[in-house]
Amino acid sequence: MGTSVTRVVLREQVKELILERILSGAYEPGERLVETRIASELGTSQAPVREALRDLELLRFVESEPFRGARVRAVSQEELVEIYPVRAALEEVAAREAVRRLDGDVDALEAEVEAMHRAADANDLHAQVEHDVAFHRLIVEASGNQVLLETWLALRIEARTIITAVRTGLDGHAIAELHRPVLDAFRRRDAELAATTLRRHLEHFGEMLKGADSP
Amino acid sequence: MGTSVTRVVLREQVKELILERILSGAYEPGERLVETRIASELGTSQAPVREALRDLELLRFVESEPFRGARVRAVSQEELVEIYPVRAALEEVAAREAVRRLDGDVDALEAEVEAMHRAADANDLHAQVEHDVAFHRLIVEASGNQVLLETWLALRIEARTIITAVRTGLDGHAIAELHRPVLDAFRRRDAELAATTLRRHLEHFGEMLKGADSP
DNA sequence: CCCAAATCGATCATCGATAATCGTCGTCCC
DNA sequence: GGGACGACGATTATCGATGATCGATTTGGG
Repeated sequence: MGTSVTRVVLREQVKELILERILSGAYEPGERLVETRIASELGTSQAPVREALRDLELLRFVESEPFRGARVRAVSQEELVEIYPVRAALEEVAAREAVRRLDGDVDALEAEVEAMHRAADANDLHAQVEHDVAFHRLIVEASGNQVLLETWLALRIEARTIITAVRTGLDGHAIAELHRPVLDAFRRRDAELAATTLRRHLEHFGEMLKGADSP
Repeated sequence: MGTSVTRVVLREQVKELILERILSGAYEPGERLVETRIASELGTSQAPVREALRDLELLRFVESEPFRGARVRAVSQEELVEIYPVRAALEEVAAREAVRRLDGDVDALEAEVEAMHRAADANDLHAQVEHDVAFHRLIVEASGNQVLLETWLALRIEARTIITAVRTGLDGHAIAELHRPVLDAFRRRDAELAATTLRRHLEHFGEMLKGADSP
């Protein structure tokens, strides 16, 4: 078998591995994921693989039918676009509440914007996306609404933002600067302005993605 | 009774059974759900029970830790309240789009409101909630945004609305009538009015729940 | 030659058993 | 008396094997 650094739960290791392969494209959209084949390849039994696939199905990364197995779910252009109105609605609500709770304390937010710039300098797309997502996540977390956070997390933003970034082909510094008006609104403790600005920020990305080339 | 048809996959039957017991209170919040015990009780092996519990965990009805098993997740008052801003945001977006797509065709929506009244006459709380949820679901479906629909469904409204209805102790006819302004806005094809009315409708419920007695 | 039923191989769903892990409780040493 | 340690029971995580179901292929009849 492969690397035998036995972490805690085998299922989790398998899940991470499969997810990594899906996101990297090693497993292509539509490709079948045969439980027994993956199991023997990893040197485990069918059970952990099966559980990992089930998790990934509920996370919307694979889809499966009874007795017909699992396959990699294709993420359509349409779906990427459809996320933005949902994000916009959720984050608008989050922002309004977060402004009150943060009360002008924007250090963490500012740090993410600066980290975005550094990542752009280094041409590190992965880091760029990571800090972009972190910026938005900070706001949703600061809302203090646990359900809101869980709902937002369920959108799996981090996994899809990379695709978006690639498809729109925007400059890293430009993306980072787009966060500045949101930051300013938070600093000025203007809840309505922050909510509106953030919503527009997201709708803006949605529009750009809509205009981008379909794969 | 919903479980009249013998479904094909055992896991699904087990899942439905456990869910029913959780919602009915047969399994109390915090109670441990021992895989082997449930399995022997149902006459199956551990595997289907295990998979059912895993599904329910990702649906937020149970929580579990590695090697420590699963237990029924407690739904706090706070969480019930927190749902409403999220619903309000999602359904506001949905309504705006749904008005355009429905283009004044409100027959289905009207049917649900009438069904709510009939259920209220019959004192059938279950049916009441079912049609209430159906009304809102029709709107979200009509938005045409698949991601929005999935996000909304992930909130498991149907399961929690029953609790809300009980805790607020509102009259069935009153609840049904609260849907009328939304219906009218859809009939008049006024997207902004529909969106705003629906958001207020939901915020109104959230407020009432906040004022209700904690369990 | 074409269509439908029977068959086959591949794969999933489930099973029963085993290994791994946790919390508990008694014991020992101080 | 108290705290650390280790064996024990309970339960989960994983395994290997078996039954069930699907899609494709073959076979037989028209």
